[in-house]
Amino acid sequence: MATTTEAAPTKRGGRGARERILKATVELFARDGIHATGVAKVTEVAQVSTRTLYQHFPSKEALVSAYLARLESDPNGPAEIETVLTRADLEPRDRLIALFAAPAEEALVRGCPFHNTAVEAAGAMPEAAAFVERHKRELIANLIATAEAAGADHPERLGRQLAVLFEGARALATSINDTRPFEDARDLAVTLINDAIGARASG
Amino acid sequence: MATTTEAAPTKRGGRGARERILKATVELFARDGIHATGVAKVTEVAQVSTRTLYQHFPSKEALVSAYLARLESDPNGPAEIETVLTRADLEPRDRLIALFAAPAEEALVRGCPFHNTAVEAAGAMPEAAAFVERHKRELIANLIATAEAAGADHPERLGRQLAVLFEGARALATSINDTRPFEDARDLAVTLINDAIGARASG
DNA sequence: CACAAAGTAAAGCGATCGCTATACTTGAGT
DNA sequence: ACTCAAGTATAGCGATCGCTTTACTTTGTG
Repeated sequence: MATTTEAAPTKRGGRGARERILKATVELFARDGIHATGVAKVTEVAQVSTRTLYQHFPSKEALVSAYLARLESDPNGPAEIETVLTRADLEPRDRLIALFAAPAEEALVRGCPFHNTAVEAAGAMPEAAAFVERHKRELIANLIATAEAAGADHPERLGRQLAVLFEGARALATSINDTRPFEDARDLAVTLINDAIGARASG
Repeated sequence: MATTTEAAPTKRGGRGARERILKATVELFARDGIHATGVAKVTEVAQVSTRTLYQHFPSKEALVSAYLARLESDPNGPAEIETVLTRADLEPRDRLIALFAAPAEEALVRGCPFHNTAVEAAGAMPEAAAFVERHKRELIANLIATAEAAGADHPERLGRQLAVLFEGARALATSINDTRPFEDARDLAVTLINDAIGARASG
């Protein structure tokens, strides 16, 4: 045709645009941060046009919310470790302890993506902040429930303390770029869990 | 004169520009985040011209490093709580426990500014990341030293565990927008400290 | 009183930000 | 086959980013 075109070698990604966009956000937002990642970078990695991105997500803020939801539901994503609490093949006690397994070096780099989002959101992006708050409160609730299932003496207290330890391990490991805090947290967690369960068994 | 000028009503801040700039960074970077704060906002709050800012600090990244140094040396800034470890009027044991006093609501909002900077720095700004790493390692060392001064049984272990607890309390409190994690962390810290000191007294 | 240091105002650099608009192409389902 | 949603490419919007530049003014001190 006369309408040019030796063009059209690219073709981009094809149909599943939404999925590729979400995959790209998980890769980029978690690794580089939200403010540091422009939407152009997202479209580039997702092999998607700008228009398509904005047809699926009305704004970057909406994209951030979708990113958080994906993080939560993706069992292979950066938040994967938290899913051990739901593994039926482990005893409740072992689930609690498995949470403190030191992550691989590269997964360590950026700590908890939910907390990081809350930090980056600061005042702006209240929806994201609310999402993170709900997620963390559910994590605490899951820890308490698992502590109870493990037969702990004071499950609420144990669950809350384990939550603090877990958050602390991730945060400190990130700041000092060292997995050591996970070992320290796990050692203390094991002691707390044994004491709580042992106290009941012997009481 | 023909050179206009009914101007010059403003005059800005006057001499101590560097000081005002640093004060502004502490206020803005800590509250809103680094990426979210443009240099124009800093100059506005500091009542300083753009030129002056860049005469004192060659780049925004240099400004971030100076901000971290100021945080560390300012006993009234957002990192103030960590200075309790150096208070000579308190017993070592009480210094360790005072660390876990719940902060005021408004100070809670954004967690630890050092950790936040590490998160925002991500890959970029390696100088800032190194600064944070050093700061946190010194915090751990101070905790260990204070634990030793308190007569703890295994001061290294106690110091490391308290560091994890402290980081966890700040991080989790920020994410769920609630000071409760500080209470949980303090309760556990008190137990750990009493056990470590009691073990020695009775052993 | 002169002078250097420290400051000011304001225009503008190129780049990137989040986002929109116009126009065209593809591909799966009926 | 036809249709139409889903996709493409690309130019550009106004705003802001970090940063530079030019030209001028204040202020403390020798």
